[in-house]
Amino acid sequence: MTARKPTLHDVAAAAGVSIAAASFALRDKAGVSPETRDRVLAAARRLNYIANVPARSLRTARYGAVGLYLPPGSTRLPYYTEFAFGVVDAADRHGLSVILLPHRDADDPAPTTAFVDGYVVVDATAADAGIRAILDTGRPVVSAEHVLGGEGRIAASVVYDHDAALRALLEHLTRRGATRIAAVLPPDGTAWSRELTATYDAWIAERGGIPISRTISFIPTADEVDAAVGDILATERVDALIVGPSGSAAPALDAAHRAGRQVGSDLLLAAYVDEPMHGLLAPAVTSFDLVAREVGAACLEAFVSLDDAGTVTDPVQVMLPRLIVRASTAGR
Amino acid sequence: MTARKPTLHDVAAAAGVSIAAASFALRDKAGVSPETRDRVLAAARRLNYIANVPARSLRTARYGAVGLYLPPGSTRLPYYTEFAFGVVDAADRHGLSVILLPHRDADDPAPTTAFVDGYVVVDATAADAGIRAILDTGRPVVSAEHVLGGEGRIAASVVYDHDAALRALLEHLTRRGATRIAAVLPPDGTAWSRELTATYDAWIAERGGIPISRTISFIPTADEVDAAVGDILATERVDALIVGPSGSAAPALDAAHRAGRQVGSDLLLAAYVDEPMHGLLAPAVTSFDLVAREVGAACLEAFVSLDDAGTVTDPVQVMLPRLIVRASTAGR
DNA sequence: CGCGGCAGTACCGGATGTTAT
DNA sequence: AATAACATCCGGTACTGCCGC
Repeated sequence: MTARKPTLHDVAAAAGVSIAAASFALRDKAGVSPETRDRVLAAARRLNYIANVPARSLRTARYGAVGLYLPPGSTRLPYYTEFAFGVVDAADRHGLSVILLPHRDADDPAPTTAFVDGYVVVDATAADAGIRAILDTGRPVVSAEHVLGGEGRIAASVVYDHDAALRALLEHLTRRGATRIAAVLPPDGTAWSRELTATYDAWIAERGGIPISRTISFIPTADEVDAAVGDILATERVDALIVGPSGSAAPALDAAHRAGRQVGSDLLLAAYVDEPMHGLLAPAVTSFDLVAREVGAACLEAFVSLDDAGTVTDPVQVMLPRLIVRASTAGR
Repeated sequence: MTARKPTLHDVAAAAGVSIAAASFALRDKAGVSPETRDRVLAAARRLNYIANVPARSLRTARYGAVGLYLPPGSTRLPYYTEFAFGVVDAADRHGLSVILLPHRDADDPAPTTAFVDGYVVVDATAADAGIRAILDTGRPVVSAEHVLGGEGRIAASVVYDHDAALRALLEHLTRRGATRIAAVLPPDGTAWSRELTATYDAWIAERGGIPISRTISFIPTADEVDAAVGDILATERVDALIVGPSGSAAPALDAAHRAGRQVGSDLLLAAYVDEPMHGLLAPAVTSFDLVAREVGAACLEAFVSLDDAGTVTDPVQVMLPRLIVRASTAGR
């Protein structure tokens, strides 16, 4: 047993045709008669034939693989795992493999990148040496969210409409009775934080209000959140609060409780980025489902729709976060 | 420009030797003189030569890649992302690529798996069709935690000593003044939950106590945790509580507060699996750092140390979770 | 005559251009 | 004008054998 894996030779022999004919039939290219094609296909199925990918790559210089680069550092966020499997599942449907790329140090001895047809990156910035190396390969790159500093070098992107989302959230809070909405925002440095800050300020200004906001770290500590929220509640008369950075819902909730506020009734609280635990808090916290899986899948679909020149008709696709309303914004 | 990628031919020509000699020199195999070897290496470096992986694979039937299979469903847990990058970074050091494998449905039309030299799986069970397909390839498989139902088909494993860890935690609670320790445990179905349950019962029995435990889901809802914790606190006189399933710390904390307990002083609370948010809760919750990254790296190292027969001298490596003591187990 | 060092060359498994039918 | 057989090539690896000492 242990019969060697069947090759194109074997299939051709079994079907009684030449290798070339078999090759054509299997990729159903023109040039073989329907009967021959069927015979070949039948033989292939019977033998459990699978094309040898490396052999094909050798000739075609295509590898059937895409490199996936997740941001270094913040990989703990569940968002990225979901995103990754969105990419993987979509790739699977197209017969592509996903290679998870390592985070290299700035000094790049090795060429960073292997044999892939292109890359998918997410929340990237050209300040990252890994991203620069990827851009320098010249192979097509698809990004989730815009790549700061990578303008014009990205073949396609899938981005969120944070402006529309945040406005929808602000309207939601207003409908639930909020009149003075404060925000705890992430620091400048990503496309996301810029859009969030700009939208918040604009929305407040449009209504003649005054913005009440504090800025904390991208991945904040409990103390940071506590301090920011505590400060807002102590110095301003607010009835709703939006917290941006991932992981800040729990400490914000806690700070609000310690300030004697009833979250969900006399203080509405919403987080921007949904996390599994938001449903487990008391009260459960309203936030945006960023549909990470769909975004990952959309990135890969954009990749496969690139033509050989690496261009596409619609280079930027927009996704809308989905608001999950929970008890923390129930209103009185 | 766009000079075609240099091949072994080019390197050989530049060094003035035959292709075969160049090939040998680059893999420093015996049979070439040191001077020749150096000339070849110099030429290769000068030309920025990189071996064409698919071409090599064609001849050697080795692919320089490992497939990584993460558990379906529970991929939201940050643990797995960390684990994955432990594998990826270690693979990078060995010049290997990591292919993130898709979760296929039970009906397996395609052969699930591409051209890889072996697999790394984590928290796997043979009940999973994807795992079965992987085992059936006959290629070496390294697992983190034992594979339920995969006994004897795993080339190497990296497992936690949950027994020692849980005992250490129980001792810790005891030192901090606990006398009656209850546990909220995961359901049977993984090696982890079995070990946890057995150890808890044994430890209590050794001290002549009576176990106080409840079982909830692997990925519980807030209500489940609330109910279990509330029930324990209402019916038993306990002064410490250990919660197993990931994500249950926050709701447990909440339930304890609602029961009028002071967590950290009159009730000690510890979670088993550490999560980033544990440090953000009030009080911060003691739990085990499962050193996911190291475990991932250890799996890959075990993989590369397999000989060609797919066996290794020490097939099971044991890791010890690291207790992170926080305010929730401060004691009075 | 044995041996180290290297060149020559037959593959690995498919894709594709060219030539017969 | 369609099909199919034949010959090459993709970039390496590994085996054989020649060469000179």
